[in-house]
Amino acid sequence: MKARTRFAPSPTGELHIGGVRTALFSWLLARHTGGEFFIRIEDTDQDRYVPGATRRILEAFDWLGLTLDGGPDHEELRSMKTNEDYPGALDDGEYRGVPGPFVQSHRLHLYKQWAEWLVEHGYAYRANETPEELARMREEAQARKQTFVFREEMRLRTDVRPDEPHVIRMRVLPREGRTEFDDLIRGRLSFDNSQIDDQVLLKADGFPTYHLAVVVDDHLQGVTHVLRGDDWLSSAPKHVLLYRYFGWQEPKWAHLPNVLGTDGKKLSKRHGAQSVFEFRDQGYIPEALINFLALLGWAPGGGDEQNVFTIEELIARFSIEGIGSSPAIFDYNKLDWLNGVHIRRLSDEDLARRLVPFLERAGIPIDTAERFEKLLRITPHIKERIKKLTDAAPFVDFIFGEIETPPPEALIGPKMDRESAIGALQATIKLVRAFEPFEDQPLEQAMRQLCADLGLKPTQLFSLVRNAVSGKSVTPPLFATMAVLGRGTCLVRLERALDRLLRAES
RNA sequence: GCCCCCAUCGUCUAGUGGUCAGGACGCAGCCCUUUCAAGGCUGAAACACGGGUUCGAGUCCCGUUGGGGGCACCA
Repeated sequence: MKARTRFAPSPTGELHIGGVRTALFSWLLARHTGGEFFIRIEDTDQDRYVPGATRRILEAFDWLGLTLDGGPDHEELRSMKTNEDYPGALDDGEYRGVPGPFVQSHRLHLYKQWAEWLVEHGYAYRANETPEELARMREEAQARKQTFVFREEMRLRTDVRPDEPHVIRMRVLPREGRTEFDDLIRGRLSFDNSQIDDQVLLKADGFPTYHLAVVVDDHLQGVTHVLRGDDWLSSAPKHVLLYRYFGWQEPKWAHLPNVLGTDGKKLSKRHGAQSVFEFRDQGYIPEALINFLALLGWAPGGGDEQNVFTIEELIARFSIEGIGSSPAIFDYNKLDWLNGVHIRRLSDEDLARRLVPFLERAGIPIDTAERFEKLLRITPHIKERIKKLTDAAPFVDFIFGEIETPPPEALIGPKMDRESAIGALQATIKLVRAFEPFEDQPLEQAMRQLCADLGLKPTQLFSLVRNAVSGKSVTPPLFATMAVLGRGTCLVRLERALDRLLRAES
């Protein structure tokens, strides 16, 4: 069955990592079944609306590589500053049959129309209690230790005219009994109707609440599977009831378990990165983030113990049956590991390109073809040494900039003295000055021979040279590094180190 | 308070009545090794508790405990 799914964020801020997981599962389902996936912007709360948030959400999807088949996916839309800029004219059916608009504030007439339909058919009624009055009623209910559930007979004014400000509330019917439905992840669910509120569907400002808007839109837009966070579970019966009132076919429901922070509480700021862009800026790559998020609540099952997946493999393997029902804790350790794994799978060229902005941010501009060439040459050697793109800078900074000549202590290796260090350095300089070809392997061979000649262990000679040439004790493999550095730079640094040693007190 | 959901190593999980309860991250040790990594091998580490059902329960049922979510003219 081809699934048509959607992700329906409200433009109130940055795309949260938990939201990305929900979107990913919906996206995977659509891709796995050869169906369609689109984004719908739920901007029905005028107070919480953040201009530009829609653009940021779209950018996040671009970065993640989650492609869209319908909804705002055009250049014009990506560049829109506010949802008011949304060009509804693009809704001409070119989105593979998913009808727009895809921004709810542009669909107000539809919600109004269907809310009125419910009133006409006895499934909803008008009310105009003020927020203050409702708050009072709530307090009273609480004083009696009861759950507050609004009912028609609780209205303070029953003569609400259509032309005065009012809301439209759904009538929960029947009053007794239970509302049941199936959830793909939880199985059969059952809620007591007496506990379901006569929810406001259309607000006094003419905007719908979420409950009306999702149902109307999901139906009109042909959504087959509603994947959403666990937190919607308790309002699901309201939506089920609405589908039944309208006589529309229910979509399949799938309420995903929450993603929790390390302390088992809902993921929030204090747990570290939260928005997609924070992860991106911290050096995570989308391949890893997607792999990690997929594994958070989903497993291939069937005895398959694979952990590392490409996006294509995920599409091929994904199924709703593989989604677990218990909440998952976000494990940054595993994310780091996966990020390293996926970095190692990148081609040198690709990795080098992705590294550029991070190096520039670290004060290492890669602004010439020559510098990029150097980066490209060292990239295979740092590939397996970094977990995040931000880890690269300390491995390459000495290649692109000046270094401080290390102090004698750093040059004289274990079980060596000043004299032997000086001798070793002089011999190395002599070798480096004339050696051909100045490349990784040959250089290593020659230097190993030098070790033997000098009666030094590789560790002793190499760490001395490493320090002299890079100014640090941890670097990518020494000879590849020297080759990239170039004979000239190596000589200058070796000589400065020698000079430093010669001047040191003995 | 009421309603709903959840429960296997520290974490992500496999398991669909009979398994030495498997894998992955992390952790420890060993190997490899010019540093740091990566890689390989080994190890420690779990069925929340109590009742049932059954010849036999991690697997089915009930309860307890614990955790999470919801109870808006917010999504």
